[in-house]
Amino acid sequence: MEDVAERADVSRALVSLVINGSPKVSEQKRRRVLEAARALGYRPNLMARSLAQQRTRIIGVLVNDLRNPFFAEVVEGVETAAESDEFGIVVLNGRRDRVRELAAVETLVQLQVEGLALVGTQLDRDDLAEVADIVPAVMVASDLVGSLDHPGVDAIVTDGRRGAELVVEHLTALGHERILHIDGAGNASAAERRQGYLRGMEAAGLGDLADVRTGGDDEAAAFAVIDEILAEPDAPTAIFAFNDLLAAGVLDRLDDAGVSVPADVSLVGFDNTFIAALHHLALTTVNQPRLTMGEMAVAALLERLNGRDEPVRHTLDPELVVRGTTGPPPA
Amino acid sequence: MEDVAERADVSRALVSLVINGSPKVSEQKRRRVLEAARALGYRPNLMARSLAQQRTRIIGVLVNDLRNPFFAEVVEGVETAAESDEFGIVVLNGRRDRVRELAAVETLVQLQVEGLALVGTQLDRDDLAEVADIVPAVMVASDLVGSLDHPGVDAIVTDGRRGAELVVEHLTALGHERILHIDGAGNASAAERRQGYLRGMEAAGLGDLADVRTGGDDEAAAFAVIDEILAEPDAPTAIFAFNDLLAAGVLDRLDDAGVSVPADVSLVGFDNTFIAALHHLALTTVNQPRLTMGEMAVAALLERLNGRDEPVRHTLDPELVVRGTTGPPPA
DNA sequence: GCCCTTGATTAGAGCGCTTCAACACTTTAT
DNA sequence: ATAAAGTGTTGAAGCGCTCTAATCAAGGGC
Repeated sequence: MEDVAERADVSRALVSLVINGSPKVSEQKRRRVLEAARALGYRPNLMARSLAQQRTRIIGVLVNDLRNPFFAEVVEGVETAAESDEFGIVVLNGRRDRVRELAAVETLVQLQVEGLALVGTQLDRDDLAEVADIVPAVMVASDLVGSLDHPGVDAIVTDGRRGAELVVEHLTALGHERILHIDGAGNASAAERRQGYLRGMEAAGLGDLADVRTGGDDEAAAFAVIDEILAEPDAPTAIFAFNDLLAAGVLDRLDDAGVSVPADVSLVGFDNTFIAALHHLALTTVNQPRLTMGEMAVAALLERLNGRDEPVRHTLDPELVVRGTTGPPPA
Repeated sequence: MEDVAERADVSRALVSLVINGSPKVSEQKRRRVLEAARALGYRPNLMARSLAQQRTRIIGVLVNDLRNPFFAEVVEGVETAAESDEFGIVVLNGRRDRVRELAAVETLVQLQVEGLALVGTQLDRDDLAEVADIVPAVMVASDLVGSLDHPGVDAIVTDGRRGAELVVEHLTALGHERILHIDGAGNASAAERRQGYLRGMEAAGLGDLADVRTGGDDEAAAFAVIDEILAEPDAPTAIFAFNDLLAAGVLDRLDDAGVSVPADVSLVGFDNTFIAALHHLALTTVNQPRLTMGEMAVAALLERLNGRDEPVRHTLDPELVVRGTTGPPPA
């Protein structure tokens, strides 16, 4: 910057003004400065700028698992919104490891991000308590485990309970009774969907047929469970998997076992990722408005930055998407 | 930091030493400082630290498209390697937009990243020329368009030409002759695979049957092309799609049209994403060692940081993965 | 011709940290 | 006892930038 100033024969301060597009610079000097900057290949140092400005205009995004297209799309929503508000984003990947998530949050805070978007993370109230006093945080697509709100944490979620109920309603309407749920194990959204499932079964008068198995949030998690189920008597006529990825694993395994879907057993996922939409899977699933969620997250953060200090919680409506993996139970 | 120093009754400098784990601090003071830091909830400011240290220990990662699981996995490789070398990473998403990519590179440079991993980007030599003088860069899974090496840019690629040849060899061995290629349009790897395809066709003596159509790198890109093809006489008996995502789109569209795979037409993808592995698709494809590629990218950057200054180009071997979408042509 | 305003420019302090050189204080060798 | 060498600690400069307050130049109003 010094060099640019010298070459343009102005002060360092003026260079700063030009770079930041201040209106109170004469056209002549502006030109001179820009010229010099180009000639020298000058690039402002974002770190220095942030230090001096005491703000970074960066939103930190922590994602539970980048491999899951669902999260990737939420991130795109965040990105789009951030971009249009002149914020940058920094994405960190928790890779489904809570410890890594914790470390990532710490990194982001130290990076002085101005807001924290936690996408599908498994962090709980205590993990965030300290952090939320420093920087506004919003949880997206997963809620605070333990669910006692922290006043500094907003949430943008799709109603997983309702989503699960929709699934059960759909299946019972088709005539299913032995509906089994393979849950998301430790995943942050698992509990909610599990509850919705149980409530749905109760509501349908199938409370005593409710059966929840521990699954996970990727394809591999399905294998053991399916093997187990198939070895049992009274196999379910419908399976509601925690998410699309898990459902894809279920489908694979059922396929291996020669069980046909939906003729022998119906299958439902959750998230409505593009995978579910592939015709060869044609997975019945529950849609979450991913992009909107990401955008709302940014909106919530910006509101915080503009002074709001009561927590906000937006619960979006899930939507059942019926495709080809559900049908009436076998006769 | 000032506060911590005061509370521990030491100088600011000593606090810095403790925070950075310097060995030349007495156990007593170290304890005092850590205690004070905890009590005050002190968090070092990474921006300030980087400014002072003149290094960030951050590797910038620019991804062509986070939605493509292939890239997401490469990023995980980068992440893993960076982590074990005590580097942080910052991920930016180009969303298949070259202009956005350009802007992202600029942001990363200004962020003072110590290395640049460009995953599947479409940037060309000129885009990088200036940047590569400032910070070491490595292209992963895509090569410099225009291909004149820049001395500051390394590359970690899978041999797309060879991969495409493998595909053609596989198909011709099955008896196919009218093999059509739907390419990746503007995607950085498109040209290479196209060449491989053409060369493969030549080698098989099918040069005059070679037929390349413009596609893209996601499912949607397939629709128009497939409709077009199906409307023509002499439909191909095999289709080689630019990547798995595109292949998935092809599969969908063929399905819509009642064309069965592989009975009527064989289909091959590229990348071996988890999507290809789903039994219901069982897509024959070409594997690229994603994680390894990511790790090698970091290794290359670190070598640069340790003084290497000749460019390096690692070309990994592709591997044909035969699954269920390829078979002999219809009689 | 003097004072005020307005607009353009700049000096300099400060952002939160690291690090070097200097400084005390011990310890060991002489 | 004294010099030399080592330990631990600190003051202060500096990283690259921003931004406030001060300065300067040029009109305008009287």
